[in-house]
Amino acid sequence: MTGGHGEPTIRDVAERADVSKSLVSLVLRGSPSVSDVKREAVLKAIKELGYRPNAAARTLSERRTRVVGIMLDDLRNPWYVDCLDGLNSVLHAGGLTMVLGDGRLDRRSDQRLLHTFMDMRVDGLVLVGTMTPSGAVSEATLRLPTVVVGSRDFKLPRVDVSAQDDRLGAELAVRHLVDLGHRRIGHVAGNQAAVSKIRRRVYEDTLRAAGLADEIAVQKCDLTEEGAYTAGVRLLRAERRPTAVFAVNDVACVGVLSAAAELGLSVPRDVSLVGYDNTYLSRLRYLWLTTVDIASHEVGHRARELLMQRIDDPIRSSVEYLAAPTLIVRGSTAPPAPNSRI
Amino acid sequence: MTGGHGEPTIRDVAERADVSKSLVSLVLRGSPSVSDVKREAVLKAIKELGYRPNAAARTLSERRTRVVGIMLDDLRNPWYVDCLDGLNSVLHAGGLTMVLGDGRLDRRSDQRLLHTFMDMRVDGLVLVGTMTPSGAVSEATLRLPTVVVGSRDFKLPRVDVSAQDDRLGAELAVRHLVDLGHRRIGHVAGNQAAVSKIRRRVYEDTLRAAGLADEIAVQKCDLTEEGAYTAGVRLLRAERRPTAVFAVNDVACVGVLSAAAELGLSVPRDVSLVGYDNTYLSRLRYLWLTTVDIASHEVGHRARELLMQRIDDPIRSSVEYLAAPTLIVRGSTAPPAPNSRI
DNA sequence: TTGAAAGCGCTAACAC
DNA sequence: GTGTTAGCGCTTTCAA
Repeated sequence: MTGGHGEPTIRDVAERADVSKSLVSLVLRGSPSVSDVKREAVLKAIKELGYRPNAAARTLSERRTRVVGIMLDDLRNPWYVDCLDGLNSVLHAGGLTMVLGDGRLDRRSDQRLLHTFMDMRVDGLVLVGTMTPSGAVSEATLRLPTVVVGSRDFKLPRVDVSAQDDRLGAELAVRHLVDLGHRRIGHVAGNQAAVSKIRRRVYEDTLRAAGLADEIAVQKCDLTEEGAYTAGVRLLRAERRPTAVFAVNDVACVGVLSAAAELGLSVPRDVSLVGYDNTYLSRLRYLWLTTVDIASHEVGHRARELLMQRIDDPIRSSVEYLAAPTLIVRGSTAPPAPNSRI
Repeated sequence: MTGGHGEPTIRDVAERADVSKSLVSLVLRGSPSVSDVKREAVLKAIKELGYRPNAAARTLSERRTRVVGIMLDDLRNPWYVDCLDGLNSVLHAGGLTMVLGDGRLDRRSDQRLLHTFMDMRVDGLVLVGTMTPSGAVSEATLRLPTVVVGSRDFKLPRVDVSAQDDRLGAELAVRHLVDLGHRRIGHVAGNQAAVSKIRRRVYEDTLRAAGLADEIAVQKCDLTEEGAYTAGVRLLRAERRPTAVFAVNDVACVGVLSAAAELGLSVPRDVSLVGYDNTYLSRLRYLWLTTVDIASHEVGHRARELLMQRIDDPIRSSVEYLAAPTLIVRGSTAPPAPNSRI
């Protein structure tokens, strides 16, 4: 050791192994042009010293961090976990590490998190979830290769999008109900986010296409279970009670499930329910909701590809990739009961 | 601009504002000893250039990052969200930012994540969840001020722990059932983690203390809903069927709920259920489980205090802080039905 | 109050 | 193959 104080540096390693700094650096990055003897010596010194390279120093000279920043919309809404999984596994292969931050664990902290990422000079940025493109966000996308996952609200010049096809998914859901023989099909809709709007529009279009324009019945909610419960009660208390409900997502679907229970309606006997996202909520066997799987893993995987490409070529034009969702039929849907047919 | 290439540096700012680098640096950290004129000039230049300080360079000379690394046990298990919330809000106040990583989004990647944090030279480390102290973990705790949140499996020399009191919580849960008049109270237990063991032991002790030693009935599970379902079925199919079940956590409790439903048992009429954690699962009105609230916010808050103290004084001896959990009575518990009393 | 200069720990030419 | 050297962008004495 030189100073004896603080963490060991590449210098200490070099001294101990009796080589030069650059030789150590070469070993560190696995250069082939190092003799085995020296390499061993260096490795030994590294181990003995418990040396760990200083990322800041490396970043400074290499001008890259090998870190990608992931900004999450809301940690409480776990639909994205599979997607991160798809992202992370392949990121590893590319030698990248991801660090996450929750954009609004504390409101307006998305700005702060974004600044942290920018200051860190992360190699890339992944925005996960339905976030509105605030000033801070667009500023960040201007400086960092960025891909958006899940949201459809972004139309930013150099920003790619990886998501799933809501049109297809919503149609799958509604058609499933129509095909089962339902006619009075209600919808619990979401907020202003593009995905909510698309799902709602497709719901309406699909009913129309099936000649059921008169049966369209929509209640909005705030995407919480509680809000969806209220919306569900309104829907199911109507004079012409729907025999089926398509909910904008799984959480909302559980809210509607509560509403049905509250009103003494049995699912799926009295009312069929379809959710969206195939979150683990819908997979709970106690709920066992028919839902739309959003191919999260593929979406995450694709996000990584888009990000790598954008890092390579920051100025290429935006790409939007939509994975194909699939219908998952579970226990919350069935044909309408004979007596409710008319 | 000097080079015209790459991001603007402090040098560019200095040039543009016609001052020296160090003056800019002073402004950056809000030093009072700068004339207003120059300060304005610098601020103006910063804004015009879109300058952002390079964290790597700053870290290198300041020898601190103002970042704390949070390693999550499992992103899928959302009990910690509130706790991060408690952590994050106060971290902000201290000028710290947190970055998260999931330890095992990919197995053995906890080592990788930890290395990333070490290489980043984060100011502190927070380990959230029931993770076993692997070699990589203890190595990391040796170098980084560390606090563990939620787990009770750590007895590492310089590592603090913030958690809740499982003894108290489990006793609250079991006593609640006893007080309701239940005698045959089963338990769906967890894995090898200390918290699981404690909860189980307290369950047994409490039954004994109530003179119900003969009624002790335990089934283990793997902490998934599916596993708990199986355990629940075994428990509820027993000759002397329990009239109440204490589950090791909310997820397990939902599994038992499924088991009850499967066996045609009504909750809480035929069987009462208590979970643990007060996750949003138990708060879903469709489930509405009686459970134990683990004071997550306080735990998170306290974790931050412990961390700050340890950063200040890295060699003080370990501190363990246990928050007091509380019982949340919801809809899954009731007195036993008269006919099942004996 | 401001500026000059010496690092922080590492990588990357470039010599040898 | 291996060592030398000049930065990377910032903070921080120390003078002025």
